[in-house]
Amino acid sequence: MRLIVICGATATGKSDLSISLAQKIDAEIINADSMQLYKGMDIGTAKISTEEQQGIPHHMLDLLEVNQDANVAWYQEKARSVISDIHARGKDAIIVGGTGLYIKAILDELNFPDTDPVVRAELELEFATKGIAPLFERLEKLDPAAALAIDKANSRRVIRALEVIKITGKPFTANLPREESSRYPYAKQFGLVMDRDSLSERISLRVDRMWEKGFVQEVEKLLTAGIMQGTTAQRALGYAQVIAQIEGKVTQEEAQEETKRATRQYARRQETWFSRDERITWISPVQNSLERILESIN
RNA sequence: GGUCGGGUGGCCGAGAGGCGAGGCAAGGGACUGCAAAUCCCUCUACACGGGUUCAAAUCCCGUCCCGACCU
Repeated sequence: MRLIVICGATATGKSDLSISLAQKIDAEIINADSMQLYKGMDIGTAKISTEEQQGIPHHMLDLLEVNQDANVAWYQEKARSVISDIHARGKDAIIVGGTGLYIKAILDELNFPDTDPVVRAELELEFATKGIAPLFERLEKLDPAAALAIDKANSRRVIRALEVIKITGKPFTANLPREESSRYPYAKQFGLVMDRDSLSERISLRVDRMWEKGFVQEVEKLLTAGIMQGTTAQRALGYAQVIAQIEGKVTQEEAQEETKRATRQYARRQETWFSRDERITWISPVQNSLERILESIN
């Protein structure tokens, strides 16, 4: 049974390609996009519609309410069990998405130390009242290697490192595997690349289409569904901007421009992330990408 | 034509004789429980020409451009 990954920056055409491939080899698709996990977030995440799915089974889509929060550890476990199921059915699995950490969490032996809401809350309170300095100093004492690797200003990562140390009683760095170890050595990863200008154009077009398709109405529904009670979903690209538009803080034009800009920046971050993984075979979507993938998996 | 106020890096914007404000954009990078998140780095500018001064984006003179008002 095969495991194929299609990754790359947003708007490079991953979904379309994955459908063609799935049809060709009779595979099932697993979403690896952190925001498409949420129900009701369809237009703004460019989620594939039921018709577009063409009958290909899709997994890891629409699993969470907008007032809940996703996290990697949960995703990792769930996605891996989906892979087992698909393989047990004798079919190939295709992972498709742009959330680098999520894909890595499936493929590699990443073991996420547990989280503790009480410990977390204490650390966050300390950060809110005293700032990052005392927290970072403690990290320097308890785990110099981690302090070296994590930037002082990155409070989120400093807090998590301290949380792990507190819970496990071991340094944060000790919890990280030292070498890349693949859980699915047979997995084949493909990355879609596109030059910046073309990508920028596609993003611009896509964002304009979102508003035409009723992005604002979608967000209005999500506001009712409690998107503001969650922490993650409301920060998704475009959603934050539409919320600002609904609140009258920005005009529609500003919201669209801001969404385009933020999406371009996101695409850059995705490229940076994926470029580190040497296992990825890069292909350009303008060329016969489907043939190229079929060639290398057969 | 006259008076006044301005001309600062791709954009916005402070500084008003002497250590390269800052923000945004752009580019590069980091990344193990919020990851479409969080964070780091880079990008030596003062309209032009003279002058004063040890030192000028900052002062003086002239030129050009922009704006407001006056005729």
